[in-house]
Formats: sequence, structure tokens, C-alpha cells
Amino acid sequence: MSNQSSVRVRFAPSPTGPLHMGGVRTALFNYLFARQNNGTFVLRIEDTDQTRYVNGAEDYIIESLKWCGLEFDEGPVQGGSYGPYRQSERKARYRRFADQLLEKGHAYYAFDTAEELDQARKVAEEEGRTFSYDEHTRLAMKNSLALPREEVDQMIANGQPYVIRFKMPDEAEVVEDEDMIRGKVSFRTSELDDKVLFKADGMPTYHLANVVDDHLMEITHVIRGEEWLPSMPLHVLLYRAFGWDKPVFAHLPLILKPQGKGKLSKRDGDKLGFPVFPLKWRDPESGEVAAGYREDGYFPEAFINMLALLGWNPGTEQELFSKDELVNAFSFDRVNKAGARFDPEKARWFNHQYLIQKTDEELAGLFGPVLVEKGVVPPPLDSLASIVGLVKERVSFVSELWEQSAFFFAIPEEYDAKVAKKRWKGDVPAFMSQLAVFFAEEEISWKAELLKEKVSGMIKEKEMNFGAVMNSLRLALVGGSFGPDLFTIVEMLGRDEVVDRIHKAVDQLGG
RNA sequence: GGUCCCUUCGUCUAGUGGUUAGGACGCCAGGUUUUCAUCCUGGAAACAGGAGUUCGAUUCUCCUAGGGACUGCCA
Repeated sequence: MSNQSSVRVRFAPSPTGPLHMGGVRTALFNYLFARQNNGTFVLRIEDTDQTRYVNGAEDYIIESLKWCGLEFDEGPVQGGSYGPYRQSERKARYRRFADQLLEKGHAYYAFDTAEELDQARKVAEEEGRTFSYDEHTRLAMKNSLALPREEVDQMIANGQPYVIRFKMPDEAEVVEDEDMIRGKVSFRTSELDDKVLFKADGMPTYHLANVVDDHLMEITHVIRGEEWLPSMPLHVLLYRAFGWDKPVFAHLPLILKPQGKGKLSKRDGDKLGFPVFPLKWRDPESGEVAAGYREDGYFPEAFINMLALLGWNPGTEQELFSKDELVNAFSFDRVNKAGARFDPEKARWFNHQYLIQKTDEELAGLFGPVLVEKGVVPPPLDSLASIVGLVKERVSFVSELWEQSAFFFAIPEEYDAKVAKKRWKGDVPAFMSQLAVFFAEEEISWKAELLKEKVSGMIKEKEMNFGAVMNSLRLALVGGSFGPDLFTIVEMLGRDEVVDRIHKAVDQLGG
């Protein structure tokens, strides 16, 4: 039932730490492309470097993608017919592909030690050059191209460590390939070096493992970050050396720092106060903690939407997209080539958009735990929902709901001094006391409209200043000069509470 | 340094030879709200530079400048 033309893409992170938001975007674009084409989205863990393995990183990656709603069809957890999906578990199969290349003369053994190579690089650097293991230098190194056959056999027989290197073709040629985003990209093979394919520890390098696995897993489109662009010609040459069809490549633009130079890094987040990781991450070694979008109160839909628009655009003026809408609208010809600077302000705006779209009940459900954390017993869901409904337009995060609505749950601890100085003076305090009496004794029904009418009448009658009275009443009830409609607050707080608060304000601010 | 990629408002971007160069975030002003925020209206704000090609270049070509990635027995 698997037909040749069906799209298969993979997201292939390395479990060396938390997944960067750029990685999430790469996963997202893979996902969108797969879904749009009724294809298959594969997760493959690229853990060929045992020294860089970080505990918990794989789980982190999986949980992050899950939080973002990017379900994959095959992967280390659910398996699939192309497994295993961890390269460390595929170790046994790489060697024979390296041997194939050796036999065909596309690769050779190299015995240079890491120290010798470092030395060569150092010497070159001192002479103002860059050392490159290539056609110009390879014959001066310790490898099966330079050494006599018997010596090579002897060293191998003696168990001397070696790596297997790709032999760049002798004839200079231009490797061209069509990138889905960039169009034609070309490299001269004469500028390329002989990359290590197989390491002395018996593991393949990224280059070999990636090409072999993409072939074995029948990956049709390789969608990855721009940092891989320079190795595209090597990969193309590898496919050719094996005699395999190559997948179609797409190299995504990078996500850059909000300000300054370079690509977005963890440091930027710390410095500017925004997360660069989807989830909070605690480094198992150092114990260092990095913030995550989830814990900072972002909705996954908002995070994904924001990421999708970083480097891609629909060509219309629509900015808010559900995941399904993204699947439909996405296209590689609308992905930009240039790197995109990340804008934390816009991320915030996206979250605000999603927050105000949520129902009051939904938000109340999310807000409840915040209240508990603040030591407040949450009111019934429906009354909490009406409070949330009054203030949700003014915030971007659920946690900010507290700052805007705390006065609904507790009498103000202190009063904004600037407001007090400006409004709470002259005959206002005395009038406030009269207001308390009025509220305590008034028998009309406790409704915002009616109360407002009555109070307005009183102000007029006593020839008070509207602004001074209204703002002082607000000061007494909420503690500052902010919040929703004043009489709506009066109504919701209820008679006793309003009277109490006015008394307390008069006590504290002076009558 | 070398190789490769890239270049429209501060930022994300639309634009594919003839547009008052459009939108969004942010910013500013006015209006609404007897508060603040939201909201509404308006505003400031860009084709990196230079040569070509063309009747005409933001758009095509080249050069320069700037930015970025890579340059590991890391991915």
C-alpha cells in the first residue's frame, strides 16, 4: 500500500539538550508539509555522538512536540516499519554502507589522530591558511591513499584506530541542486574537503548516518535549517556514490536575535527576558534552568502561529491561523530566504489574540490555579468567568489576569499615592463618607446602572467634581486608577464589601 | 581567511518592469471609556550603494558594501 510518490519527511534532532525554538519551527514546517500532502512525519533521534548525549533531552523533545500539537507518525516511541528510530540503535547497519563506499573507491581509511589533525590546523593557522583535508593535503597524511597497501593492512590488523573519509572526486565539477526554497544552489567540488563518514568509535558521523537513514526510511523531502546548506553538496555526492535517488532539499532560514548580530541563542532569552525553548529545561549537569514558552504562559496555538509566520507568509493579510489553516495555506514558495529576527513583542501580541478568543469559562478554568497560588479560594466557575470576561482584553497571559482582577478577591492593601494626592482632597473625603452611608442604606436594587444614576445625582446635587469623586471611589475599591467600568465593579463587589472598602479608604487616606 | 546563502519601514513581511510601495507588531496623536487597558481613526517610518539592460527599475544582470551560516572523529 505504500506508494512510491507518497511524501515522507523527518525531523531529526540530536538529543544534546533542550530543543531550540528554531528546531520547533523546522519540525513545524516538516509537519505542515507532511499533513498537506497526506504524507508521513517521522521523528528520528540523531544520537551518533555518544559524548554529547544529554539525559532527558529525548523526552524533552518528544514532550515539546506533543505540547505544540505536532504529532508524528513514526518515531522511537510508537515505532513504525522503518525503525529503529534512534541512530544509536541502528549502529550495526552503518558499517556496511561505509564498506560499500570503500570498495567503490569513494572512501578511504585515515589513521591521523585527533592530535595530529589539531597540530596540522594549528600550523596552517600560523601560516595564515586554513587546513583542509582534501586533494591537496591528503597524500601527505596518514591514510590508505598515501600509505602502501601492506602498511595499511598491518595497521588495521594491529587494531590501530582509524576513521573512514569520503574521497572528494578528483575531477573538479560543479554540484548543483534545486532547493525548494532557494532554487538553484551550486558548489565546486574542488573547494570541498574529505569529510569523515565513519568515526573511530564505530559510529557514523551525521553525514553518513543521515544519508543512509534518509534512504532507508524512504524520505522524500529533507527539510532542515540553513546551517546544513554547506553540507548539501557532500550529501548529494554521497547519494550519487551509493547510486541512490536523492530526496528534495529545503533549507529554512535561521531565526535571528531580536537585536544585535547572529542567530538566536539561549543567552538572548536570558538577557531580554523571553524564552527560547518551548518548555522549561533544567540542565541535569549544571542545574541551570532555562525558561519555556509553556511555563511562561504561552498557548501552544499562539506559539505555533507565531513561529509559522517567522519566515513564511500566506500572501494574504491573514495573520491568525489555526493548525489546520496552516496545513492548507503552507507552501515552500512563500518561505523567505533571509533569516528572520525574532520579535518577542509580536509573540506577546499573538498570545493576546488567542487569549481573547478563548471563552470566559475556559479562561476561568485556567485562572483558578493561579488564584490558589495567590492564596485565594477561587469563586464558583461562573462568577470567576464573569470577572475574567471583564478584564481579559487587557492582558496577554493568564497570569496577568491576577494583576487586573486582584481587587475582586481582596480589599486593597494600599492606595496609589499619586492618584490619592490628585483626587482624594478638599471635600471629597467627606463626600466619600456620605457615599458609604448611601450605599449602606439605599434600597434600590443593587444594579450598576441604577447605582450610577443615583450617585451621579448626588454628585450633581452637592456640586462635587465628577472626576474627583469617581476616581476616589475607584481608588477606594481597587486601590488605583485602573480596571473595568466602576459601577460594574460596585455591583459585583456587593453592598457590604463596597461600604467596607470606602470606610477603610477613609480611615487610611484621611477623612 | 575560504566556501556558500542572504539584503523592502526599528521588527515580521506584501510586492515578480509602470503602485500615492500595501499590511502587521511596536511607537506617536486624536476619539471613545468621567480611570487604565481594549477599541476606533489618523500619523511618522523602508526599496543598502553604484553601474548596466530597458521608454521605464523595488522588481532583471554585474560589482561594492553589509549581514548570516559553515569551515570538528558535533549535529
